[in-house]
Amino acid sequence: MSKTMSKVDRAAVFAALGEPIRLQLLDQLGERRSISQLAKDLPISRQAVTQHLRVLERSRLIESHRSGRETHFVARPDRLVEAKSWLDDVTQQWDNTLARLKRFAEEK
Amino acid sequence: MSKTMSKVDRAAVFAALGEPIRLQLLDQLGERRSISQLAKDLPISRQAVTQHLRVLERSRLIESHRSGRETHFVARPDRLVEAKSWLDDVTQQWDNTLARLKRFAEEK
DNA sequence: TGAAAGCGCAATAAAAAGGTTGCGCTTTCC
DNA sequence: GGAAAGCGCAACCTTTTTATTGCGCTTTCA
Repeated sequence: MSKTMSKVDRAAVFAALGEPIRLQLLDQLGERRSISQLAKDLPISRQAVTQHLRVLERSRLIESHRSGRETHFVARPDRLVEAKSWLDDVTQQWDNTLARLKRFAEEK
Repeated sequence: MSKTMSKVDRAAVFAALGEPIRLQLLDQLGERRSISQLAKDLPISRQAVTQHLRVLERSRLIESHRSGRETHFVARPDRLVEAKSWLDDVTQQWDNTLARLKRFAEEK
């Protein structure tokens, strides 16, 4: 069963995932990293990276912690699990519909 | 193991999912429906619906078939499975990193 | 203490996304 | 044949998103 995440919430999560650069960021956020550290591998400015990180943070896919002059980010697996949960629901629903249509056709 | 879907492809799929209206459309596309049929339940114009459907089709989450004067759309479960597959990969990767860090800490 | 590293904030600018309206074409059906 | 249903195309406008640049603040460290 899926969590009670509103359709708007879910859309926000998927929208956050809808950018190659952000996917690349998530790939690296298994372990905590600073902004400049992340920006080094990317073809855009540090400030652009910051904005992408903010998008991910707004949708709560990552979280940040300041320590000294550095801000570290790390992934929040629980939100990805929620997104997966919804995908499961929809595919399940499609399967059910398909099965129902099939049964109906066979009853003829 | 995940399919060999490029990062850009994956981003396109998630971006397509990143809109409440498109999620709502997907909810109804277990069975094939026409554009006007879909538009009836939504607060936007038929043409706006058409554009959303095109986005979903470009990312290959749905497919269309013309029959007479109507165009019918239906979901493509396989693409959602691919998307889920990637989410699994990333969460798995995060778990691995976490486990590795944990082991490292315990070895001290 | 003073330079450099690491950021945040704000103002733009450019591009993409979302939505509307108008028009015309084909298909359906009486 | 003629009206209505179902769409597609294209122009246009508005809002959001992405990225840049400039500046200044705090933290680190030699």
